Amino acid sequence: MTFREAVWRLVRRIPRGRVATYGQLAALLGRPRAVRAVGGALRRCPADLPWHRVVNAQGAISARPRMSSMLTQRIRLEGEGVAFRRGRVVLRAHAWRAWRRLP
DNA sequence: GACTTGACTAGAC
DNA sequence: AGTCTAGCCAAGT
Repeated sequence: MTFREAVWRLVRRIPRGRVATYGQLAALLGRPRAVRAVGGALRRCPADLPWHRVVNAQGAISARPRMSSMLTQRIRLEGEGVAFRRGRVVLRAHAWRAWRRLP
């Protein structure tokens, strides 16, 4: 199991209407400093992954090569009821509280 | 094995 | 609040 695959597995568990940050995923995987690697894992991820539920530590959608992808992410999140405020997800309301669910 | 490359982050101004 | 920087790390070459 590569790190990348572990990231994908974890991303699949993020519930609808909630978001996780790159740093949070890295921490949950036991590699709190591998944040950039998490980004790398999402850069090439399966299409069926709920990749749109991952945002950066500020709640913003991280920059990427194609602007359309960023727009898609926002549309999908709003479609799940995730609220934005000044261009950012309201983390206080939608952060995935994984620590309450993991063993 | 030595670089390089990012969908990152926290800290310093 | 915006901008910069150094540190970090899995993967690909």
